[in-house]
Order: sequence, then structure tokens, then C-alpha cells
Amino acid sequence: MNDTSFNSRDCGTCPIRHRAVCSRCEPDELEHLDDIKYYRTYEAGQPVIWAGDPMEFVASVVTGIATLSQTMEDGRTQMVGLLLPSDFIGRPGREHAPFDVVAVTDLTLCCFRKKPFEDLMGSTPSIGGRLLQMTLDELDSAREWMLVLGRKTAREKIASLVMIIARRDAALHKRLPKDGMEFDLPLTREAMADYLGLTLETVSRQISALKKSGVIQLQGKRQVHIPDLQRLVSETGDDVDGGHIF
Amino acid sequence: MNDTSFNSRDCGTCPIRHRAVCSRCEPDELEHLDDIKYYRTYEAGQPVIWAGDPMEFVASVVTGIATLSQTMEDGRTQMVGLLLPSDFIGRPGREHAPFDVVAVTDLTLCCFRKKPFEDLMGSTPSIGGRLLQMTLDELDSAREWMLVLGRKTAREKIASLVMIIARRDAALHKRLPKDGMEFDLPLTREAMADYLGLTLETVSRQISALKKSGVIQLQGKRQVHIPDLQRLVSETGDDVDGGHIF
DNA sequence: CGCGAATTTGACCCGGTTCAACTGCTGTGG
DNA sequence: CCACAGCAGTTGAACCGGGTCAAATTCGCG
Repeated sequence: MNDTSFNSRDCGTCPIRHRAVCSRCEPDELEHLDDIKYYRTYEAGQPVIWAGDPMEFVASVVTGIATLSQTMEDGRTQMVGLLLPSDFIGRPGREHAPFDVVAVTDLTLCCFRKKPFEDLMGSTPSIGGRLLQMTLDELDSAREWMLVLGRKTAREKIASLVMIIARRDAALHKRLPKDGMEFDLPLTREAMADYLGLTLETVSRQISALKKSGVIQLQGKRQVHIPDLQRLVSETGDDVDGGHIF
Repeated sequence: MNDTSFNSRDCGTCPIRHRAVCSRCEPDELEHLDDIKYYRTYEAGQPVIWAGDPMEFVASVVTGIATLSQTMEDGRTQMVGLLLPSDFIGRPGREHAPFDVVAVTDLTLCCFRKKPFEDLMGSTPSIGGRLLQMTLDELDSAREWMLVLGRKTAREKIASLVMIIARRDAALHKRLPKDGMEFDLPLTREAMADYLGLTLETVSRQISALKKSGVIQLQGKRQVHIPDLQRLVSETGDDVDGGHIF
């Protein structure tokens, strides 16, 4: 319940202002959004929504990380989305949540009551347009993820995940990924396993293997150091050039 | 090059009029779309776009089936989209195609030149709104597909695919899937393997196994008969109730 | 210091891949 | 009318990558 600065209701100082669903809004449009928004915080490990629950709001992730996942009756679970700051939760025009949303770290959401948000979207093209763009981007990354799940080996899966996190970390600091970069793996071994369609034991083994062959170096369990980015890319199995422009 | 009736440029008789990206358009809006549209046909097996190609158009599938897929350097390929009539190809605001698109059957597209389409989208909320809705639906099904790829056994994968095709076939005829229904598998064993992240041998074996245990019956290689739908659902590993409302 | 959770490591096993042979269908040409 | 090539699909046998089960280790923390 520690209200940090971004909880000031001031969109001007919002850390996700330039990337979130509201990024194209003019000042007067922001005011309308402001009328229907409220912040909500969750502790690490807490559920945000269960699949099937009625959704009374949509939201942007302001700080922290959440996961979107599905679980079968027998307990097998597959992560289907990794929600980082500026990502959008929920969908206009649907009553019930299709997947579970869980806070992985402490989490702050900027929530909008669903009905008013839908109305506002109807009258504000800059919101709908931005949401379409974000959704198309997510669809593209979901499709890349499908290649990882369906066709890559365990080692390639781990290398791909490290690379994805490296890219996002670099983007967060507004620079390109480069040799020697360091960053944190924000997920437990089990969460990585759920992300990649593996068991946590396999994740652990492959991380050890990548460490032993010098592709990555570890400080502690979570801090990663990449001596040679090109080497890591080649371990992902992806085309060395094309595809990822940024 | 056999111009069938829907090639008459008449949106009034278009078979996908009620589901495609244009489904919310008013008559005057349709006229604007009409100005920038043209039909294109492809024979079964022909490529529509290669990943990385510049895209000069976006399009709706009118008749036939296409696949969206990714291939790694060593030839491993993963299907990431199955495009049926009314589905949309391409994305406004992107220059290059991210994935390969290939016609599986003979295919007719209703194409719109990209730039004019983007302009029209800016001035016609009913197009952007419908496209957002379609994209969100696709994202949801991509996420269900991720569970299939990441966590299901070969047998569950095959049962899931049969079920998906059964649902779509039923929806096409505007009714619910039911016991005793029959339909065609529109994909080769290899295409099913690419869809499910399996080898074609495993697909063949599991289809035989489902046939032997009476879950499905086959007339020829492609025609499927489902004696007991509930039995098939239970083979998919999915929750018997929740989830799929329609 | 000692507990519990996260992680690592080991040994064994199995589902799905790999490689290869075979079946059956369809179309083509002598 | 048949021979035969070519392709989709089936089936078999051996192999192996990753899962499973179990135990050891590390780490954070009261």
C-alpha cells in the first residue's frame, strides 16, 4: 500500500505515458481518461483476475510484471502472455476474462472502468487506434512465441527467452542490446518453464549448460551477463539477420 | 482464372460480407472501399507473400484456405495462423510481411491497396473498430494455440485440431457442432504437423489411434465423422464446460 | 543457527522423432 | 488397358531429448 509518486494521478509524470494505450491522446482527451481512471496495486504472487471472472475494468501495467496463463484440470499450465509496464490488460467488448492474470512482482495498474472506457473509445479514435496497434504487435509476438513452443529445442528455448528479456531490458533503457550487457531474469525457473513449455528441471539444466559453454555468465541465480550477443543469437536458432529490426 | 460469381465486384452478394473487416460498414462506406478493392486468385500451393516482402496490399480471404507460417534456416516450420474465409491478411502500419502466407486450396482474396486503406481507416471508425475486434479474437485463439503447442500430448493435440475444425465447420453452416457431424480435414498430414508442432508420422499414428479407439471415424483419408462429440472433447484435455461459449 | 523455498543435479524412463520400408491412389503415356 | 512414376499416407524399429522422480545444495531470512 505504499503510494509511490506515479500514484499521484498525474499523467504528466506517468512512466508509461509514451507507450501505453493513452500515448496518442491530446491533453483534453487525457482529462476524460483521468475521470474514469484509478490505481490499484497487487503484491507479488497475488492474482489479478481468474479466467472466467467478470471483468469490471481494463488496465495498463504501470510498474511491475504480471503473467497471463492457462491451466488445465490436471495442473499443466502454459504462460500465454508476459505483461510488462505499458502493456494493456483486458479487452473492450468482452464480459469475462479468458485467462488468469497473476502479479509476479509487486504490481501497479492504471485501471479504467470498462463501460466508460468503451464509450470513450467510441468517441476517441486515438485510443482505439493505439490499442489496435498494440494488439497487432502482441499478435506478432504471440506468433513468434508459437515457433519457440512448437519447434525449438530446450536449449534454443532458453536462449530465446534470455534474448527476449535482453531486448526488452534494452528497450526500457532506450538503447540497443550489446555485448557485455547485464540484466535481471524477472522470473523464477518455474515461471520460465511455464513460459517455454518445459519443466523447471530442464530449464535449470539448460541454463547451467549455457553457462558452462560460456554463452551466458551468472551472478547469483538471477543476474545475467552476456559476453557475446551474437553468440547468444546463434544459440536461439533464429535467423542471424532479418526479422527483429529493433 | 475462372471468375466465379463473387468476383462480380458486388459486395451485396459477397459470401463474407457479414464477418469480414467491412462487416460494420454502411452503404456509403462500402462505396469508398469498393473504389480501392480488387480481387486476386491463387492456385493451391502458390505463395501469396514471403516473410520480409514489402506488402502493397491488405486483404480479406473470400474463398479458400491459406496458412501463415514461419520457417527456420534448417527447415523446421511452424504454422502460426490458419486463414479461412473472412479472415484478414496484413496489417496497417507495417511495411514488410512478418510471416509467409501460402494458399492451401485455391484461394480468392479481396485486396485493398495498403495506403488508401490506411487513409480510409483513419476516416472510418467502423473499419478500425471491426479490425480491432477481429485482431483481439485472433490473439485469443493464438493464446489457446500456445497451450496446445506447449503442454498437450500428441493425442490431445490431434483431438484439439479436429475439434477446432469441427467448430469452424459448424460456424460456417451457422449451427452448433453436434454428435454425428461430418466434415473434411482441409489439411494434409504434414500441414497438421506444422500446425501442431509434431512430425507427420506422429500425426498419422495418432489419427489411427483415435480411429481405432472409436473417437473418430474416417471415410477416406480426409472425411471425418464424429459419433460422440463429448468423447472427442474429453480427448482434447480441455475443461469440459468453460471457455468456449460458442 | 536452522527452516523452507528455490534451484541444481542425478538416474531412469518414455513419448515422440528419425530413418526407412511399404501401401494405395491417381494420373500419364505406351 | 496396363505399367509405372509420383505423392500422400501408413507402419515399423531404434534412438534420444526432455520428463519424472528423488536427493542434494544453495540461498534468504526470522
